[in-house]
Amino acid sequence: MTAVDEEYVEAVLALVEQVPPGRVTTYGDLARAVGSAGPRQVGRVMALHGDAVPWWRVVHADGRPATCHGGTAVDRLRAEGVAFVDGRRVDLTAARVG
DNA sequence: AATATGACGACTA
DNA sequence: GTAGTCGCCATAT
Repeated sequence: MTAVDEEYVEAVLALVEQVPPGRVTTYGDLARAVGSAGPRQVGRVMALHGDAVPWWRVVHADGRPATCHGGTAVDRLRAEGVAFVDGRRVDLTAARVG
């Protein structure tokens, strides 16, 4: 299982799709949820198949949204009512799925 | 086979 | 709070 298996991809995408609006999850959280590889591979899955899921609800462990799409993620998150800290970091304390 | 890179995370200065 | 570094695993060259 060196390459990104469909099974792994489906597992990650399924979890992301289960994240409701106004909530977020982290790469590391997803990586532990699937119990395989590492947070980087989760990011790889997003880069490859993230176009099929609300990728903007997947943020870093620090609460910062994905660095891609030039900051489009922040706008989407704010529009969904995600709690922000300092106006640019997601309040994981409240928005993180648990 | 070796090196560099990445939609990451954690640690240290 | 910011910057630098290392560790992690898979991919590209």
